[in-house]
Amino acid sequence: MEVFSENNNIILRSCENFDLDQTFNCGQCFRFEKADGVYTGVALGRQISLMQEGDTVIIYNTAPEEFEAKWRAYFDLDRDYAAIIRELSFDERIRTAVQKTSGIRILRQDGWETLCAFIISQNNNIPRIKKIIASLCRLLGEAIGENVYAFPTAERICSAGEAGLTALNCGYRAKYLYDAAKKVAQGEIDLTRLPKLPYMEAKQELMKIKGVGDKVADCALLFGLGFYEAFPMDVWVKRAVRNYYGADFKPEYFGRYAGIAQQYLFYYERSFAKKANSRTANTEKVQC
DNA sequence: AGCCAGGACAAGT
DNA sequence: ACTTGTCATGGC
Repeated sequence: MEVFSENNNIILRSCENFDLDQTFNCGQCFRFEKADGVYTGVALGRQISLMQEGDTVIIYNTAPEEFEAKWRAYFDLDRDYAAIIRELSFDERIRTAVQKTSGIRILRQDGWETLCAFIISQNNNIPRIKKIIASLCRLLGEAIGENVYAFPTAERICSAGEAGLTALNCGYRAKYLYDAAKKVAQGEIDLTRLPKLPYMEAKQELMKIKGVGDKVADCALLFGLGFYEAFPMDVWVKRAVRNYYGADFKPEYFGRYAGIAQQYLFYYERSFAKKANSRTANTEKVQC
């Protein structure tokens, strides 16, 4: 990949394993939307727009200093995904999935935002998750532009109180969100310390929060805190690994990048293997 | 109209 | 240690 700066745009040429559609639509983030071929969203306290043509990606209105300070890490651009894919290609199943999903990059999102986003995500659907997060930002986030809001800090959500979150219509998740905000704002949990901990210890820390179980913790660890071995098991991934690898599957099968394998499987299951799966699921139900 | 959604939790075996 | 009902809301 080569990086250029031109008219205050960053231009990334010869990108490998970087596809904006796959990266933004694979279910890891909720604040980017595509319009006229351009993705726009808010991350790391900034609004950015970017588009892709072939293996060229343009990040608009971004100085080289900002690219280096934020977006190089955010888009995980220094990681060799081709090597990771080779390492993960243990079997025909994962190879088939990767054929369709090799453009995914695991975004290094803000840990606090990721934790909240996946607290909201539980037993919920993606369109509504996006709506709730958008209204949370509108309600409590700092205005960083015209009708553009940063993700609110833990302090802001904490001082809003659980009652202050009812406008979100996020149901029983409001008290979970508030508990997370309270524990982080009051320093009971220090998210900045978690990346230095072993995976299981970091996970236990997150699970002290009400409403944070195995899956939500793994999402925060994988998408926001840099733990690539975290393997979120939602209904799709559970079904996939059960069908592909059997009931005794363990994430350790995929090794240190299990989380990335999980994302390939998740996106493949949802986007490409849907019909085949619902057919199997139906016949299984009938037989049972 | 009714099932489902990137689950967690408590209560019951 | 496993299973089951419940939780609040709206997308499709």
